[in-house]
Parts: sequence; C-alpha cells; structure tokens
Amino acid sequence: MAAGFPPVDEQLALLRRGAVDLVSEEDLRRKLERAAATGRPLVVKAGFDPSSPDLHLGHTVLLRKMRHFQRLGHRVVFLIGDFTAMIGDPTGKKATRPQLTREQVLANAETYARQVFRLLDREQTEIRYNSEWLSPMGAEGMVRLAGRWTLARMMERDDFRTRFQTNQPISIHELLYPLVQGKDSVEMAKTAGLGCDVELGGHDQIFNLLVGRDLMKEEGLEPQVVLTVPLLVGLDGHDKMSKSLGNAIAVEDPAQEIYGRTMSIPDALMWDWYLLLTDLEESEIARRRREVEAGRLHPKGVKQELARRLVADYHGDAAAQEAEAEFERVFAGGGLPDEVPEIALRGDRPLATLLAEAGLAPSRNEARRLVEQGAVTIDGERASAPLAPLPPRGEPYLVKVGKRRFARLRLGG
RNA sequence: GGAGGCGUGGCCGAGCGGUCAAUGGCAGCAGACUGUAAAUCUGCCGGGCAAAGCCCUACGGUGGUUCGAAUCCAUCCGCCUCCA
Repeated sequence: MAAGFPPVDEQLALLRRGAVDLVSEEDLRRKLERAAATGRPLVVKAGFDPSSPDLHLGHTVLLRKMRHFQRLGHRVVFLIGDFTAMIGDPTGKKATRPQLTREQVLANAETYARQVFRLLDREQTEIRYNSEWLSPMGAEGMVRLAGRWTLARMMERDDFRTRFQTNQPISIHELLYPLVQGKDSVEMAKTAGLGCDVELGGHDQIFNLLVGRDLMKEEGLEPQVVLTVPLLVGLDGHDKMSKSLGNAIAVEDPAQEIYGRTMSIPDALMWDWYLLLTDLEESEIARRRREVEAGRLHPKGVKQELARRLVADYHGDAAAQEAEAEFERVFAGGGLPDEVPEIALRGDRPLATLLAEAGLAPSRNEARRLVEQGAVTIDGERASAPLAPLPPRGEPYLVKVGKRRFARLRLGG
C-alpha cells in the first residue's frame, strides 16, 4: 500500500458528499493527513444487523459511502452485529425478535456478502462479527459497561426522551444498546487489533456512534470520527425506505423492477436519489435541477437517466438499456413486456375465477371488482362481464390487469 | 403490594345490546387526466356464492347472560397510568 492517497482536500470533498453529521471534520482531516504521512490507510467501520439480510437502496447509501473510503485507499470493516441482534433492536420494537442460531447468522452473512460486493471492493473489505469480543464479556463485563454511563446521559437520546415523556415503554436492555454498540469500537481497537478511525451509520444512529466516541476517549483511545448519511426516502416520497413499508427497491430486484419503480418516485425526490445513489457530480445534479425547474429539460428524461444508472449498478449497462426500451414500449407505447408469463388453465369458467387462479387478482371478489372497474382487457378489448365464461381456444388469451399485470392464458377444455 | 384505564379491520380511530362486515382518516387497488411523477376527480377496498339477495369468518383469548353481544357479566392474556 504505497503512499498513494489523493490530496486530503479532495478526499474530504468526496467523503462529505451527502453526509449529515461529521464529527468532526478537523479530526477527520488530521487522520487523513496522518494516513498520507505514514502510508497507513484508515480503518472505517459500519455495523449491520444480521437478521434482515435483504438489502435495499436505502442501505446502499451507507455502502456507497463505504465505497468512497475504499476508492480513496482506506480499509473498511463490515461489522455484522450478531451479538447486538441477539439483544434486540431498540427502535423497531415489535415482538421480541427470535434469537438467531449460529447457522442462521452465517447464512445471512453469506447473503449479505452476495449483495454487498456488488458495490464494495472485496479486497478492501473485512467482515467481522461483534460476538467475537462481546460474547466473552459476560454478565460481569456487561455490568461494568453499564456502570460507565448514567440514565441522564442516556435520556439525551431523542427517541428515548420522547418515549419517556409520552409514557411509551422503554425496556432496560434498550438502554444498553448504545453502550454495547459503542463497546464495539473500543474492542475493535483493543482486542481485535483493527483500530477504528471512523464509524459510519445512518443518521438515526448518531447517538450510538457518539457514545462509541465517548467510550473510546474514556479508555484512552483516539476517538473515532463519526460520519452519518441520511435515511433515504422511499418510493412514496414520504417515509424512509423500508421493506416493511413496501416502498423499497431491493438490490436483488430484477432490472425491469428497479427501472420501473425508480420511474414511479415523485419528481421532487429524484435530486436526493441522484445525490445519494449516484456519483454524478454535484454541480451536474444542480445543473439538471435548474434546467428542469426552468422548463428546459423534461423531468421524465432526467428521471430516466437516474433509473438507468441505478439498474446499471446492479445489472450492468446492457440491462439498463434493455429496461429502458421495455419501459418505453410497455408504458409509453402501450405495448407488451418482453416476457409475458403463460398460464394454462381449464377454460369455460367465469372470467373472475380464471383471473384469480392465474394470480392476476388476489381473490375472486377482487377480480370481479377489477373487471367492473374496467381494469381488465382481453386481447386489447376491455372486459365488462366478470362472470362470463371464457371458452377454450388454441391461441392463448392476452390478459392485462391494471397497468402492469400481464399474462397469456392458455385455456384447455 | 394497592387503585384505575385500555385492547376494534394493514395503521390511526369511532361505535358501547339489535338498523354493524362495523362511521371517519391514512395506506392500498382501479379508472380519468398525464410522463406508470405529483396534484386533482371518481369508484373499490374480509371471503364465498349463476348475487340489488344469501352464507361464512371478524371487534385480544375462553366461557356466560340474552330472542339477539364489538357493545353486558366472569375469567385469562397483553399493554398503560397513578399510589406505595
């Protein structure tokens, strides 16, 4: 690893891009300068929950920031919080989450790896598990750790305070969570021999990350720099992207899905997505935005470019071109998608029954309503009689339900 | 340890003995308009049935009272508040 880092100011500019918090920029500059002087890359850590290994674009904001560090020549530690997951998630408190077995954690880690290395450089990434140093800590260690903090300091955290004030329950173990996470940074430096120069996280993690910083100071370690990225707003344009809210695009979604869903985001959202999900120069993003606002550029075209870029990240340029061509054909031109599934069913039964059986509607009643509302076409003709039987015939029927559900129904006798 | 409150459809939230498959809002779906954007308007929004009607399932669980219960009683579970 030769002393091949780009100039510090250049590095800072890239790292600051899209960031919400940077604590502190001076510290980061100092670390970068030292790296340049000694030739030793920074160690950058980001933690991931092993219980939900389905990555969506929201996660990639963080991954892309990790990638930025890698591009500049630094080392990234992908920390899988297998121990922390066992304690439970402090924010999403629904049912206490089932404890994962060792096998499940490893299987999930595999899944992570498959998805993560579409963005990260394998060579510069180290995968670690925090059970490595947290499990040996034991009950005694946990009590000692808890002794380092006070309730008053913990209640500085916004969501704890809000929940307390509004009489929402707060479990004791949730109070432990930030400490345990902070302990990761300490132990990575002390026992794992990795050090921890920077910790990355989503903005919702800011409190936890800062706890880590404080704990390091108390242990006489050089405190980590804390850098957070925004939570990506999902397809609906309101809430943060999350799988459970159904407003997400998964990195493993097919090209056509990524393209189509990206096109469905509100126009106003696309500037954020450009900033956080692409490497297009910020000045270029600003220019496009001005042009659109001035009416000189059509927002659809700008959004298509975004969609193309996102598809290309996960499926390559060729797939991006193809996705766009299909999008134009199907939605702009009213044509057919490339692949229309063919479904064979027994004919001579009511249309609503066939639609439900073909999976084009969730139930017969729903299928009837769809037909009654004019959402169904057969061979291009709008269907109006939900109960009329469809006779068998040699050629499959081309059925379209709503805007995007297609099937060829092959009806036998 | 004591006193009290709450638990309704994906979510919020009315209903407090029949007219309740359950008002409203949000989300969702479909149609119109568009650029599969937003905004707007309209319709739908538990399941089943040759169906303006009927049947099944559903207001935390179970068991009762009643011709009839989301609504009353008992009990269990869960959550919350106050006092100690």
